[in-house]
Amino acid sequence: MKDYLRQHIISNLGKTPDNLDQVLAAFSERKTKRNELLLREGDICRHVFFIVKGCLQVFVVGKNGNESVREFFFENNWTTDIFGFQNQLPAKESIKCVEPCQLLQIHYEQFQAMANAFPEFREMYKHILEVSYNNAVYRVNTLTAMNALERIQWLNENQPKILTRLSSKIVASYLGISPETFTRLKGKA
Amino acid sequence: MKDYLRQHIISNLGKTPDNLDQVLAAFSERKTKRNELLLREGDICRHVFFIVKGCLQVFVVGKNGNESVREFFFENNWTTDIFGFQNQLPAKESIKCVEPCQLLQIHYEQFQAMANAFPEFREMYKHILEVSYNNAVYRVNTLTAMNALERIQWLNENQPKILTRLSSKIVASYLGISPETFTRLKGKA
DNA sequence: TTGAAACCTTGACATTTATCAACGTTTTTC
DNA sequence: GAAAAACGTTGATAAATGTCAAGGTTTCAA
Repeated sequence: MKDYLRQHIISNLGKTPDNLDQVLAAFSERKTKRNELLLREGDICRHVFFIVKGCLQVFVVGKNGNESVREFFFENNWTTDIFGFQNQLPAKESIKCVEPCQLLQIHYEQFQAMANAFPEFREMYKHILEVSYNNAVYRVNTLTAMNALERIQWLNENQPKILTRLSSKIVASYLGISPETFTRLKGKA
Repeated sequence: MKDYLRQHIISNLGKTPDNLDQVLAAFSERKTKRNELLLREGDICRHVFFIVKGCLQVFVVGKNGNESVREFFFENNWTTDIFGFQNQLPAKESIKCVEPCQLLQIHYEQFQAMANAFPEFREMYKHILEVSYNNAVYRVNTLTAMNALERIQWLNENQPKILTRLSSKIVASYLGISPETFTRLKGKA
């Protein structure tokens, strides 16, 4: 499993870093079932997850009990509650497995140790942060500037994997619309 | 003007960094008029701005020509098109002055030079990134999980400055609703 | 200072989207 | 493999929100 992470790090940095084996050793393997919860809102996030296989969703639960998905993460991506993790404060979101997953996880202390020890690790983290932020920016702009149909079209053009791989119900939640509206509009997209 | 930035850096890091004067010297002062455009979507963002006095908005222009505000920034905050700036790629958003502003700006080359030279500068940038990302996360979650009235209430509790300091029109755009709906609902909030 | 422009509010109405219920289909679980 | 649960779709209807127009107010710029 760690070979996937090895390749990811090399391609992220554009080179093979020194101490790569030492970094890989800080991660442990974890296999999950579908719908398994990795982090519950209010708990303190102790890990960063790297997805070898599967899909995660980061979400909040609204007043009516509905889940609102903020983001999906697929293979070769990182997921955590970044702010809560870095400051070891209660999470404002939950994380769960949309599919059965193969993950590599690194604990808070190990993560900070790696960041302190290796400039390349910090560099990679910075890059991940920038990409994550950029994705969140797109999310805000599609949600404020587009109606339901336009959001579906945007997804179709920019993240088609989400439409083909995931259930309609969960995609509707991601788009901030009801499942019925999604059914009705996706024919027109 | 640079005293504001000096204080900001000290409080952000929790200590006075070495080479602070050298960092401050990399910034130049800039005064702007209301509505002055600092970055146009599609252009390459060459600067990071620190706000000494005033308010900036980051926004996109929708199909109908309406501006949709993604975020406001006030005194003692940083603003730039982070992803476009770091990769020197065309911006996906525009930045303009909501009020007349006093800014300190640092150019791309200078910024990278500071980041390469000073660990504390990198540390501060990381911190800014994490806070910015966290804010974007809140934005996504309020937009997907709340209706118009709930968003106004959320703003009232979490960012009251936005409601009191800025025009209704622009706040409505930030909330992703029409000015008329905002007028009608804010009485009930 | 003054005319022009932008803004805020309100009403009437149109459009979009949500909700509820029903039912056939698919998926999960034991 | 069979029962139960979750899902996807459709229709009817309700609720939320947008659009257009008008008029009073505030702000801006010459």
